[in-house]
Parts: sequence; C-alpha cells; structure tokens
Amino acid sequence: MTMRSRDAQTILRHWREAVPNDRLAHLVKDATRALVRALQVRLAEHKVSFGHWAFLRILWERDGLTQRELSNLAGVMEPTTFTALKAMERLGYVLRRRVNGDRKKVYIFLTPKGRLLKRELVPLAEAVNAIAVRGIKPADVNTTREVLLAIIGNLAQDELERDLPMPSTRALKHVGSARRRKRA
Amino acid sequence: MTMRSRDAQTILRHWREAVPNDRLAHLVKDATRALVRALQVRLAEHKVSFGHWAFLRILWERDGLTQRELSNLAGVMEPTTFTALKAMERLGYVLRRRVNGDRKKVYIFLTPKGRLLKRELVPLAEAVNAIAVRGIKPADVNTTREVLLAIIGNLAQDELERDLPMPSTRALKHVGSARRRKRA
DNA sequence: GCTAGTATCTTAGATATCTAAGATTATGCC
DNA sequence: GGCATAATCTTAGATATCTAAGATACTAGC
Repeated sequence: MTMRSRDAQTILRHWREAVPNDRLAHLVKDATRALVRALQVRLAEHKVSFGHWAFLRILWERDGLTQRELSNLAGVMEPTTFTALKAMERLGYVLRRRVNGDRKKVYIFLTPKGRLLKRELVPLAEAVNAIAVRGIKPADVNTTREVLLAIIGNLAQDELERDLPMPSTRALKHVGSARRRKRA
Repeated sequence: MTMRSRDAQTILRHWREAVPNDRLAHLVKDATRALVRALQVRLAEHKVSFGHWAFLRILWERDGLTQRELSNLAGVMEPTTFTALKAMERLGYVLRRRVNGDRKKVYIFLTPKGRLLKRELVPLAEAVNAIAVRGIKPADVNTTREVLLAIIGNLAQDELERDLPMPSTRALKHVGSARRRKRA
C-alpha cells in the first residue's frame, strides 16, 4: 500500500500551493492528524491506544481524580472518558472506585502496571515532538503556542457569547451560571 | 448543561498554567477541536454535517474529481470519502458516476443543490476564522501557518523514513515506489 | 490474448469522539 | 424530612475517522 506516503506528499503540496485565508482550521486539523498519527503508530507498538494515552498522561501526574475531573483535564466529554477508563480498567491500568463521601463520584487510581507504562511511553511522545519541531525556530514554536492558545480562547469566548440569551457585555461576568442555548 | 462552557474555561486555564514542552500535540489537538466545534455548530444550523463540508469545499472549486482524488485533497482515507459521498448523494448534493474510459473510477459532480450551498456556507467558515484570529497579530498567524506546515512536513518525512526498509538518505529519492513497512 | 500485478472502489469492523437522555446520589430550601 | 435541583456517572446512538481485506476493472509483459 503506497497510499499513505503519497497522501502525505499530496497534502503537503496542496498546502504549499494555496493556503487561502480561511483555511486555517483545515491546516490545524491536518497538523493534528499528522501528530496524532505519529504518536499512534508508536504507541501501537507498545499495545497502547491513543485514546488511553491522554488519560494515562494526566494520571501519571496525579491520580485519585474523578472522571469528571479527568474529562476536564483531557478536554473531552464524559462519555469519552467513561469508555476509555472502562477499557483501561479491563486492561489492568487503572482502578475505578467510589469512596465514602460523595458516592456519585468515581475516583480513578493507577495500578502499578499503569504506572510502569510511564517510563515506556513518555519517551515516545518526546520523540514525536522532537521530530515535529525539527528545524523550526524555537521562537516560532512559541509564537505558534501563543497563537493556538489565543485561538482556543477566542473560540471559547465566542461559544459563551452564543450561549447567552442576552448578548450583552455585562452578562459575561456571570459566565459561571450561564445556560446553554438550546440548538435545533 | 453548564458543562461545555466550563470545559472551555478549564481547558484554557489548564493550558495557561503549564504547557510542558512535549505537549504541543495536545495543544494543536485542542485548537482543532475548538475550530471544528465552532464550524460544526454553524453548519448544523444549516443542516450540513462537518464531514461533508470538507468535500463540498473542494468540489465548489472543481468537480468531476474521482473519489481517490478527493481523498487526497481532503487528506482522509478512501473509506471516509466513500461514506461521506454516499451520504451526500442521498442528500442530493452530488452525483457519483462512472464514465466511459476507466470504469474503475467514480467521478463526483455537484448537483445544483450542492452548488447552491456554497453561498450559504462559505461565510460561516469565514466567520469562524475571523473569530478565531481576532486580536492576534497577522504576522503571528502567518508564523503559525508556517510552523504548522513545517510540522506536517517533518512528520510526513519521518513517516516515509519509517516506511523504508533501508533507512538511507538516498532511498528518499525513490519515495514514489516506497512500500509500507508492515506493522504489528 | 492470458496472466500477474495494480488501481480503484467497496465492505467490514474497530476506535475515538460527540450529543441526548437515563439513573443515582447529594444538596438546599421550605 | 421531603421535594426540587444539581452533580455525576452511565447508556444509547450518531458521526468521523481509521485499517484490513474483498471485488472489480484496467495494464503490461510474455
């Protein structure tokens, strides 16, 4: 299958030739795909799925978090988290436990097995990152970081504004209690 | 459901606080999610799915392309294209036709209905883009573009190198005939 | 002109993600 | 204390994507 290699080439040529102003989204998406794929193939060699990586990563820093908290940190919705953690539990990477106190919450703990993956997997992510930014000026990478953050911020802000029934500036102060506008 | 708004806030805080060096991938992915979601909600108001957008976009520029060509241009694999175009055919946006000549190929043509969507949908993408880059220096946006392109290029290059049985520099010249290494 | 290989589309099945809504537990107000 | 509301997890079902492999049509070399 020659396909994927040719694809990469084609995509690149495509972008180099014409990048109209309103295709930043497409470009960012292609970059994500490239990054994700690079990490994915490496993780696969260690039998870890990309979907689990995001949670492992957070848990290595600190476990005993709830699913809700993990969702927020990973930036995904709860069903995604739920499914991933169930699978990870089956694989023996984590334990899911309700503790005394708020019995709604499910706390997630790494098993030794899950913890051991860290030493194995983190280098893979570092390798992908190193490859990705090879030959790019660090200052430009930083600029990119800032720009992406600003974009995320702008869109989050916009989403809030679209949510508010009364689109006044003052209303933004009360963001914490904002309610989603129901969409068709 | 207050969730999504809080999520956005949480994600942002998260990123502003600590962006370790090897999480560029995560950041790019979050940006993609934000951009995609912004466009998605707008497209949904016009009953168009995000998955179809990418193909419409290409077809508005030029139709009569094959599925293979569309896949390459959209940067997705063929089953994705196939599924999307089948759905779009059902919706009456495109026709799929084999023509005399190479009867393997399926050529895609916009219907008038599909063509009319352009005027309706392009402004949505432009709006999202405008919101996304609001307040960001155009020069920085350009830098970001360049960096993302370079990243895509670096990773494409790396993928090729991983594919080649003999990882020599010279081998890269023969990229066109490169064969995928079989992965476990 | 047959056969082997290649190109293209298609099918099948997996993964990652989402929204919407259901179930359970906690909280707060009367 | 009991009911309404909120928080959290869970289920259900949809979408977008992928890989692997099957089916069909073309091409080239003998």
